[in-house]
Amino acid sequence: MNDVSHILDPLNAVQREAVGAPPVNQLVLAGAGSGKTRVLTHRVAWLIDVEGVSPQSILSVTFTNKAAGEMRARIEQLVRVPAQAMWVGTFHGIAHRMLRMHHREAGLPQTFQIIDSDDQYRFIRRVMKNLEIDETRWPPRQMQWFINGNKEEGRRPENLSDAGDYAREQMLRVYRAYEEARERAGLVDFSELLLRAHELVRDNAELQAHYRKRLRHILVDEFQDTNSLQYAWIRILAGTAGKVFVVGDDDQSIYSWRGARVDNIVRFSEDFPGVQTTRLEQNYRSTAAILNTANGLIRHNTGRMGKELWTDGSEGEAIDLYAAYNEYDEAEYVINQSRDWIDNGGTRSDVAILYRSNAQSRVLEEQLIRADIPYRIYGGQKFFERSEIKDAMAYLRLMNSRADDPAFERIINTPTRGIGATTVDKIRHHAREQAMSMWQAAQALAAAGLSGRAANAVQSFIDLIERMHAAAETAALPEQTRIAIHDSGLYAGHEKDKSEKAEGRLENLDELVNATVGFVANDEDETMDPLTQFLTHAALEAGENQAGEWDDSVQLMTLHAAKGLEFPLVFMVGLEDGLFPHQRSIEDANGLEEERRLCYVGITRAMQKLHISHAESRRIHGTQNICAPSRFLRELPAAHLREVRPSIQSAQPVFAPSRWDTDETGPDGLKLGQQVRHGKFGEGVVLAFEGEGARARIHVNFDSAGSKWLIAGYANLQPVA
DNA sequence: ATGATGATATTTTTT
DNA sequence: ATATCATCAT
Repeated sequence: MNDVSHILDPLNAVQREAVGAPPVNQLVLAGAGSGKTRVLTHRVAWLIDVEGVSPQSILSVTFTNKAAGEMRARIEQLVRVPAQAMWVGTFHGIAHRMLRMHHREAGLPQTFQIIDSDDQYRFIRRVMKNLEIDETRWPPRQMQWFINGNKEEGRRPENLSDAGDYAREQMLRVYRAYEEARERAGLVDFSELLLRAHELVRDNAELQAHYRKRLRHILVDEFQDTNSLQYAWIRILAGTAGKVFVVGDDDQSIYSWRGARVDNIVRFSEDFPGVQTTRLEQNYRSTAAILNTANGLIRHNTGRMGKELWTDGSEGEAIDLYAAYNEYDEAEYVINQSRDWIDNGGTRSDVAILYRSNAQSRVLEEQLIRADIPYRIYGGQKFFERSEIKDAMAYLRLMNSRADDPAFERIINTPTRGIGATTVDKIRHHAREQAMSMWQAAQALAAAGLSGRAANAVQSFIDLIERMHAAAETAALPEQTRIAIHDSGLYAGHEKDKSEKAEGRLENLDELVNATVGFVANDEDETMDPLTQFLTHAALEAGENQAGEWDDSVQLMTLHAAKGLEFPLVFMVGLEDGLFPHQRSIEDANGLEEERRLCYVGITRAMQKLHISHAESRRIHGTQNICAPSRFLRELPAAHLREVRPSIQSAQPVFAPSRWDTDETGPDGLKLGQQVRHGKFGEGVVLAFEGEGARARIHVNFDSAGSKWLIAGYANLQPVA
């Protein structure tokens, strides 16, 4: 008998039950902080070390590269045999791998490239231009949504009909034309990776048999986030003999808006035979006060699988609920509390500020800068998504494949070289008419069909790319990249620009060369040359949001971005109806429940202490709003809440009518909550009055100057409409 | 080709 | 308030 103590000892009874089960289909409902990753990794270790399963027979899928990386690292640490042969990766990564290996069977050119959503968006716009479809009537975003939505439901254009609906007919036209052009250019978008991989194992009996025989064990993380296509793919791969182990939490399903199907959890038990279900409810992250608050909130959702988080740890501090006057007051509160935490020996990186929408970060940032507290925003643009990087990559792509139309169109006039929209239009039309690539069309038109000036410009662009290709052909990747950046004139173009932004762009371009130096291509990979490997890496793993800068700083992020993370001290701000739950989700019940789950996710990020705040007044899209406290606040069990009043004066409890509802009138006929302008301090909001007559004072919170008490007689406040 | 002007929208985001 | 984007004038 193998020694299994290293696998089972660190687990509780329920976790053990899941990890040590015989090979059956399993559904693990894992609450927040219940050790879900641990169960997943230990299960893999169990299969390999105890059940004697070959690492080759295991497929473990996640959604993000980060999660996949962590999973592999933890498994390899645990397991006693080499496990490199095991397939661990994202859905897209694994799908890509299969398509490379079987590009012939999948009907793809060996050199196919991956385009990201931004490339796809541009591509769709281009296709619409060709079809002469009015962008203002048919937003390309909607077209993109339509196309990806259908792909992720497994539907090709031929599976769809317009049903006599004009709008649908237009969308279908675009879908068809897009597919045709994409196919011709040898490109694959993100949904296409999944759809192709699905069709590959669905329609190719030989490969289906091969993978069913090989992949005996499939494990899926964050199962509540799978879409229909991912579900179908797993099902085909598993067949009847494969064993599937899925881990998820229906209460943390917050991505239905991008195609995730929570009900896949329910379907799983119906579609797979003999599913053993386990509930992980013991939480190792948060205090009892925090967990009970979360439990109390999520109980208001219907149709749950049902879970209650518990801990054998201590009750902990109550949740502080702060009613701020406005967003500035709210930020001030957050900063004061954070300071206390840090002054009492905590570190800044213990602290997270979570908000519903990105726009809310601005005020917080301003105040953090003013308070001299370093912070870091989680999320934002990634390295390989920056436009200058995408330009450089487009040069590499075009050098690599002349048929890459999106790359061609991106850089034909970047940097500007006298090829205007008219010329590009002509090329695009010619390409369409002759069913050729834009590159071929450009060659044809440069020879005949363009005015002298345009023809010259196009011809020199063609010569440039050919020259670059020749120079780079035998070079190593870093040199190829250097050529793409410098010989193209990209670098020089930004150098001419003396702005601060351009400086950052140059740095990024230099960094791109560095990235290629640091990029270790897999020599043994026969399916891709190093350049293709790098391009794929860039598309599939767009890299870190922010370079380095992991020093000790307060963490700011949206609630969505916070999923999967934990922090000793958490602030959840902006709990106001219309903001959170967001206005657009309030009308429909499903939307509201998803917002509630999002709130649940936020609460369960906190380990030791949670602060929740809402503002009574907030500027949204430029206009001042009076905000009602979030309905979620009323759903939090009062037993663990402590209402914190603003120190200055009488705030009213959350559940009482807003204090702006009074019609108390102060000096000069000003009202509470009114927007006023001051000669020196600018605009602000009236917070309070004090005293009468000549000594009357008015408390105003100015947008930029902060809050001040002014003497009514001298202030000369002007009401703002 | 570039810059000014005005219209428009403005939740969440990975691959 | 702010950013993005199309359009138009230079």
